Amino acid sequence: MTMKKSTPAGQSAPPRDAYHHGALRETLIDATETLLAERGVEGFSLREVARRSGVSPAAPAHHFGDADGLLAVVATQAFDQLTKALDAGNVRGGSDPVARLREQGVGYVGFAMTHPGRFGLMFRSGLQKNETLVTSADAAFNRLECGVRALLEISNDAPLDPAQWQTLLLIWSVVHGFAQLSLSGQIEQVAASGNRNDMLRQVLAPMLDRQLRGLQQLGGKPRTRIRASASKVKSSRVAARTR
Amino acid sequence: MTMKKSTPAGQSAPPRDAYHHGALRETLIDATETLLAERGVEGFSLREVARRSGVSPAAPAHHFGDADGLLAVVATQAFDQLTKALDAGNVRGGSDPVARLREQGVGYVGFAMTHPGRFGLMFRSGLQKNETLVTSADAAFNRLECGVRALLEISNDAPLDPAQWQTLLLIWSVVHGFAQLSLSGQIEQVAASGNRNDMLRQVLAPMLDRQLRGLQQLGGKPRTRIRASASKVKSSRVAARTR
DNA sequence: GAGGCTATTTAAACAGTGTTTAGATTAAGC
DNA sequence: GCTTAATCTAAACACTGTTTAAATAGCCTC
Repeated sequence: MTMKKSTPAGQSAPPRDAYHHGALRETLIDATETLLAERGVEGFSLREVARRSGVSPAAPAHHFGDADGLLAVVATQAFDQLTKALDAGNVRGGSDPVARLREQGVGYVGFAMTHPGRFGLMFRSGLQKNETLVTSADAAFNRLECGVRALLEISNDAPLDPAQWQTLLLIWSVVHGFAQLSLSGQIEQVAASGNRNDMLRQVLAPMLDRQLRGLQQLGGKPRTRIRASASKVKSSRVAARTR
Repeated sequence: MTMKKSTPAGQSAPPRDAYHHGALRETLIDATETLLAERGVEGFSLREVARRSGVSPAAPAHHFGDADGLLAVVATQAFDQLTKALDAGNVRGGSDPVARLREQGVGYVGFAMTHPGRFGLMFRSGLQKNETLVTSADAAFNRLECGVRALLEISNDAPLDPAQWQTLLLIWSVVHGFAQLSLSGQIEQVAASGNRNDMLRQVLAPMLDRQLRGLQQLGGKPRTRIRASASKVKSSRVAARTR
């Protein structure tokens, strides 16, 4: 029996006859994602993932070294998926920069609500960060930055002054905080709703709209009424180790 | 030897001669808090807590039933401490409502940075919520609501219209998101700083100031330029099951 | 095709975890 | 002083992640 067992790699294929799996790496990743979806971050277990992949508990070690190694890879993919969600929101917004950024925000929170397990993993405190993960994370946040630049009419190569940087940080914090509060069940309206996307639009979208129009009104050009201490903020980048 | 063993209850007292501990409940809670401070949420272990309290692994079960039961109690206390931090910020802000709310925000994020383990526990996804925990959590968020009411000049008994409610939700999301992003190491400036409180003031405070003045300018009275869909939002309360 | 090499995977064991059970010990009530 | 209820221990169970040596399969060279 020397034929290469071409496992469909379709989520689960426990009845395996070949000694070598063939596509174990991808299978383990897929199993991890479904397990995260089913039980959340807390419910993850390396042994359960191995079990579902029809493989011994020690098998993942060879591909990922560690449980943390596997989770890091899954988190990296999750950041890439978040980036896609932000891009989709961006085109959904049409031509108005306010609508584009608003829909990016809806995309951000929508991703968190649709994939709570992945989202919880991405911002887990114990998450092991490596080069590729940081790169993927930066890519996602860069989308928000571009959205803010468009809103404030800042060219893509111009550095952000402190006030503009604060605006970016503010938007990011808002959507992230809203997502987190929704997920932890603090915002009753969102948590108790079965129809999440609609509810999300009714609650989050007007909030962002209101907010973004206000920011746009303030404008991108440095104003004089900013507190003096603001100018002391170093204009370093957001989580930008590699970029 | 029938004298009551008066354990100092000062954090750790492993060499215990009496069969009954006397104040095991409090000792376990204290041990949990120090363990959270040392190793974060992920590093918590019921057995380790029992070990540090000089007691068998099964002892906590009698007082808290469960590991989750113990964590729920600790989380409840943490919410009470957060409330204190918000109150302290409120008085620190002086007479200006903007400064008061800004300092509340600084207090919120400052609490998260000072006690990452507690904060991580409070908003953990797997956290078991009971009546008292929800009450304590509501109390904390109520402080923010009062701050926003003062800023928008809304009396304490008047219900919030959708736009005002959005403002409250926005503030809450901002400070919570900023805290979370800082803790997960996404905001380099804050993460890489040894002197957290100063850095916090340089980054967060101007951001909030700018933001809050803008909101204050928009005012609390319902404006006409709000999108029509906003009026469809039910004016239910924020995480207000009990209140 | 046969042999050797390397990449995978298993089996077994270890240390650690949370929880349950039966029993021992102490404190408190009458 | 005896009974009763509250605490706590000891031991066991079913898990978990990780490490070790060994076994298997695929591949490359001859």
